[in-house]
Amino acid sequence: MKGAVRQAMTTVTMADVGKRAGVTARTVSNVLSGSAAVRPDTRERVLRAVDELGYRMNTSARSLRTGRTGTIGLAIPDLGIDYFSDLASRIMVEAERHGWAVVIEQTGARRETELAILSGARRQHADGLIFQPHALGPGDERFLAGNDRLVILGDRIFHGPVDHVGMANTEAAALATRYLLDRGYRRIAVIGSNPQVSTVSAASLRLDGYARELAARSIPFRDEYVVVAQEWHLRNGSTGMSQLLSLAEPPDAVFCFNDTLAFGALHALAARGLRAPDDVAVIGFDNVPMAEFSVPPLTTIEPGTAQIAKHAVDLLAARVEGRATAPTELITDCSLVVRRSA
Amino acid sequence: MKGAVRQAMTTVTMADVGKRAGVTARTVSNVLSGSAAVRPDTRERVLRAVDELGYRMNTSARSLRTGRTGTIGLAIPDLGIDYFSDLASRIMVEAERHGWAVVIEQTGARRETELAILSGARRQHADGLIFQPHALGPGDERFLAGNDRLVILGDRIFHGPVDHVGMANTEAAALATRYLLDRGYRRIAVIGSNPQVSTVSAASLRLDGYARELAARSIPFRDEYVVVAQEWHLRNGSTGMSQLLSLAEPPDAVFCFNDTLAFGALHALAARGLRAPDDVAVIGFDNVPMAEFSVPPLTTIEPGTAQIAKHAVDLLAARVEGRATAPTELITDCSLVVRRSA
DNA sequence: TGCATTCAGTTCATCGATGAAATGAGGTGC
DNA sequence: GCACCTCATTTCATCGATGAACTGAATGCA
Repeated sequence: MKGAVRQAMTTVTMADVGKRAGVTARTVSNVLSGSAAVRPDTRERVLRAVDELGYRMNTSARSLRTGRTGTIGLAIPDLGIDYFSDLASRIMVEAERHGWAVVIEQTGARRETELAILSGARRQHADGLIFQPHALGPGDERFLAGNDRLVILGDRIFHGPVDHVGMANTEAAALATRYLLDRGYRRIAVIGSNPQVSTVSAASLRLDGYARELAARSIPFRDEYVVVAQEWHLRNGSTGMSQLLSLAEPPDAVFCFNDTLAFGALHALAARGLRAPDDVAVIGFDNVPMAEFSVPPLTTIEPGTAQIAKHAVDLLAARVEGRATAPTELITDCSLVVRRSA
Repeated sequence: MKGAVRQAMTTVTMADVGKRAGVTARTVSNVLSGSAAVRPDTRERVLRAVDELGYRMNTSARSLRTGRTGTIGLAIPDLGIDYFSDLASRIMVEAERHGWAVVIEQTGARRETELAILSGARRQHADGLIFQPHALGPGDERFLAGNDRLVILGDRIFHGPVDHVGMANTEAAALATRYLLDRGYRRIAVIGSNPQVSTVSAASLRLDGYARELAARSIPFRDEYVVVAQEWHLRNGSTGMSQLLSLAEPPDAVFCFNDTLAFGALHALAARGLRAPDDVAVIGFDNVPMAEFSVPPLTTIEPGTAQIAKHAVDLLAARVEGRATAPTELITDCSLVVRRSA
């Protein structure tokens, strides 16, 4: 790096490096990629020239030739949701193990944006795509056309032949509900339902698990205990809880469909001088890092985020390298992490 | 999109599309880029062919030819810190307005990784780079060589000629400290100091502002009230607060150098049955979305994150498009957002 | 009518790195 | 001493889209 000379406007190419080192561009390529044998002294001359000229490889050229970009796309609804920033962070770490950089796209959970992603209109010609859809659903399979090298995350929206990494949403929701029932809570509400999305979405499946468990104990399903939240943001959790508290018969426990909603709910409780779990128990879903440090610490579902990230990237790698054959479906196990809020 | 035909293994090129539409590749290019006039019927034939063949442009080829990749890099310490995921999210939105996709790199605040980023070893040949360094400092200017089209965020670590977007760290810290002093607190501690990083780092500047304000009121600076935290994570905030509470004379207020530390601190307080601000006041820095919803809601410094994101991207755009001349430095104003924790 | 201009499209070279195949120097074996 | 092989390096074509320059036809205008 020392003695690095600034090449003004000119781009330095392998040919330039070669000229300086007394070899051809091809030999420079061999040195840098390590793909062929090079005499030690030649290697050293080349590396010195690289240094002196401040050479940087043109990845576009390499990609054009090799057909690999060294980049994968990651399309998620919103980096502002703890779960997704956590997931993205983990996926980036896994991707790096495969030598991939990650281009993140926020869909905002908008259908049109999700379609644009799939159509490739927005996609930087990447080696593959990891995609967590939200607004798409069954019946949209046709938009998969042309998307091999795709891993779907989260909702199993497509029945088509695609790799998929998901979680046991219904079972996990049932687990959370059962826990509350076992602790004696009987007026259990949920926050995060969303009738506008498909029946195989996380929102619907978690509601199913909740309903199933209530039914198993012959506890009536009360519509006023199901709070709709189009977005699973802090604010929705807060207003959702407020709404529940203003009911004639408020719930004694609330199952929030993600941790972010739960934090919002805890906030609304505290704002009224109420406490979890004494006044209202609160349980979340995702076990994001903050869950351990909220006030009170949040009882929540651990969905195996680390596993999901690893599986998704490995699956994509298998697909890209042609190792994969039939579409694979991986469902991580969820577990309950008991803390203080319920 | 209907009738999309899956081309098996072959890549579809503009030439293929052209053949089907009865024109040359160049005309296809004209249609898709809109760079030259094309007769309506020709345009339509081409678009139909694009659809039927499921054509997707090869961005590597385009980039090689045009010298633009349509991608910028964003290097930040850790997406797991609320401030950075918030910042990243905003930067991505701004970047999209300029037609850029964003490749995020997590440096983990490691010096070697930060150097690798600057050297371009890890960088995907991008149109530009927005870089928030943490471990680098004055004296590392030489590593800037070869990095035009770079915007430095946060710490003004380099004295070299680089675009920089920062915040008024010292003044903001003084503002927070002054607020606490005005409210009558006298035993004010801080969490987040880091002697290992440079004197122009956020950690050092915020400590300066704190010390300056104490001095202005002739209040002694007590070493035991300065808690070191290499990382500004939840856990560090929590252990930092625990450490302070176990002092013979615990502080009556704590200024945390970011909100994440503050949330950790609030957690540690609550775990001991103590409350903010009654037992110990807590003030943060960053005004992340969660600050409004924590228990209690966090009094904190608003650093103008939205401005920072916008400025950074605009500045980079100016640089890339050659509109920029002299290196620019932009410092956003910070303000205090008073909530309940202090 | 005649010359300039515009329009729609084409031709050709090129961006920079790499796969495939060729070259040439040196070494080995018989 | 000659065929044969290995190793290091070179030559050449190519990936797919686009800038620049060009062609031929249609249009405008004096």
